[in-house]
Amino acid sequence: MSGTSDLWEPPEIQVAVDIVILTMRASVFHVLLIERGEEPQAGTQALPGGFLNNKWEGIYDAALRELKEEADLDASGLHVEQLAAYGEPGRDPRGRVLSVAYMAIAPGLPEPSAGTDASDAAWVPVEDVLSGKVSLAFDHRQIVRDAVERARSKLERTSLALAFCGRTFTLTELQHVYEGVWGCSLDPRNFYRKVQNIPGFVEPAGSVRRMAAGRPARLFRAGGGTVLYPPMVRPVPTES
Amino acid sequence: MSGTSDLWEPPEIQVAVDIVILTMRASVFHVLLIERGEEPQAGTQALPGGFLNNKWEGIYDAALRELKEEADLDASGLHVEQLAAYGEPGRDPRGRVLSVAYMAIAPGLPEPSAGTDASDAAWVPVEDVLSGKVSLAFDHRQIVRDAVERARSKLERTSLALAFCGRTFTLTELQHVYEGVWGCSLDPRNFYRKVQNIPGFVEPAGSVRRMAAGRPARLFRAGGGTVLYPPMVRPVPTES
DNA sequence: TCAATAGTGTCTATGAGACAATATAAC
DNA sequence: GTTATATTGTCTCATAGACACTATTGA
Repeated sequence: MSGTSDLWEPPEIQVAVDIVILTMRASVFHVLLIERGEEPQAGTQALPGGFLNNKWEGIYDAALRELKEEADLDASGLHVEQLAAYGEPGRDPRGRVLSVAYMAIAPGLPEPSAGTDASDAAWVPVEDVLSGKVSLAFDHRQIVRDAVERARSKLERTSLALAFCGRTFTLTELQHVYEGVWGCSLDPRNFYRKVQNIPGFVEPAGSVRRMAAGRPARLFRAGGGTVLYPPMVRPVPTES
Repeated sequence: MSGTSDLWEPPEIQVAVDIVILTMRASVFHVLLIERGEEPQAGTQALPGGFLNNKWEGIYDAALRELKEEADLDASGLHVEQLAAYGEPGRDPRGRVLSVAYMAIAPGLPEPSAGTDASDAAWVPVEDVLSGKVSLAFDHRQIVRDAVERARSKLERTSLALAFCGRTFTLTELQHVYEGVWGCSLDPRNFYRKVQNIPGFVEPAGSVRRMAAGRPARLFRAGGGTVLYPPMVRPVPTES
């Protein structure tokens, strides 16, 4: 900081949060998008998010607030972690905005947010966003890409996949999480063996779940561990 | 954003960057720290960094500028990637400051920054920071922890380890990178085989490097690939 | 019965980890 | 020669991946 005057004051910048909410619906990997009601880019799809309410609101708190306001989701029971900051000048036409992106994982099937405050929210297949079939406002597509890559990576070494499931789940359900996020298909029988060989990952919950057809599936619950060893390895290297 | 007045303006916040510069010196994993010359916390060690110069400076650009100003390192040839944003209120006694942290990997042995602008910079063993033997200003210890965990993780599936090496390197040198970052020891003979079995990771550079004693080591260069498959797996699960 | 899904067992190729043995330098 | 480091080879065990087979439900 040499050469700066004693009177120099650091510049101040508007700070926002954006949230990538991921879930599994009918075995398909989805992200929650909002139709923007205001300019700029009114009418296009965007991630839920917004500016800090006031100068002293915590960024994590702001993320939880937006989660509630825009997606009608309660933070408890959701996995929420920070992704990165997106703050290059020019990313927002309104001016200099630095946005801190969060990734949230929602279990089960939170219905597409009924007639609530978040009625213009919709679950969109992640694939449609990555492929460009659905276009997003600002740099939100890149943010989704980063979130998906983060999720793909964490599925290997952490029990993050369980955040996509309810308190109890079947191994087939868990398999669909891995398949949906990784974008590949796995052998159910090998998956079975592999998952149960990782200490602390899942443990039997004692009961079963009846499906429309076929043998009922045993229910499992989280085994308490967060680090998977040995790790689950993706069969095909996914490009970053 | 319902219920907000049309006149409402988003709050503005001071934005800074902090850089975790990692390197390998004499087979020991080091981080670059600066002795703070100004209040608050003058005299304690801290990560190089500082506020944006002006409202329109890019955060990545600011990180590169601080890299040059405070550590006298040139960005070219350095691996620089963003880590995360640290912006909870209360983390900086000066007021509300949001800091975007970057991780930089430096190869070889950039001397501890001679009599330059960055004369109060010093390489400190990462272990001393993690263990608390050296205490850091603000939440910088947490930032270093996060950077180390990021590096440990990326060593598994990407060729990031090569960023710690020069243009050519021996496999023993590469092994020391893995050992230093992961904090474990590896069998040289198995490491040899494993590294060379990963397509696109390393390739022979044709020449050798003579050591003080023993058989000269073959030199290698980067193989061009960035994703490692099969991945290098850590022998012991390191807690986050 | 059949259709459908859950779960077990088995085989084989590959990689991990341990470690003996050899190669090539300085002295 | 000795010492030190690099590199190759070998052995054994565990895991991945392929896939036949059995189990348990609803219709």
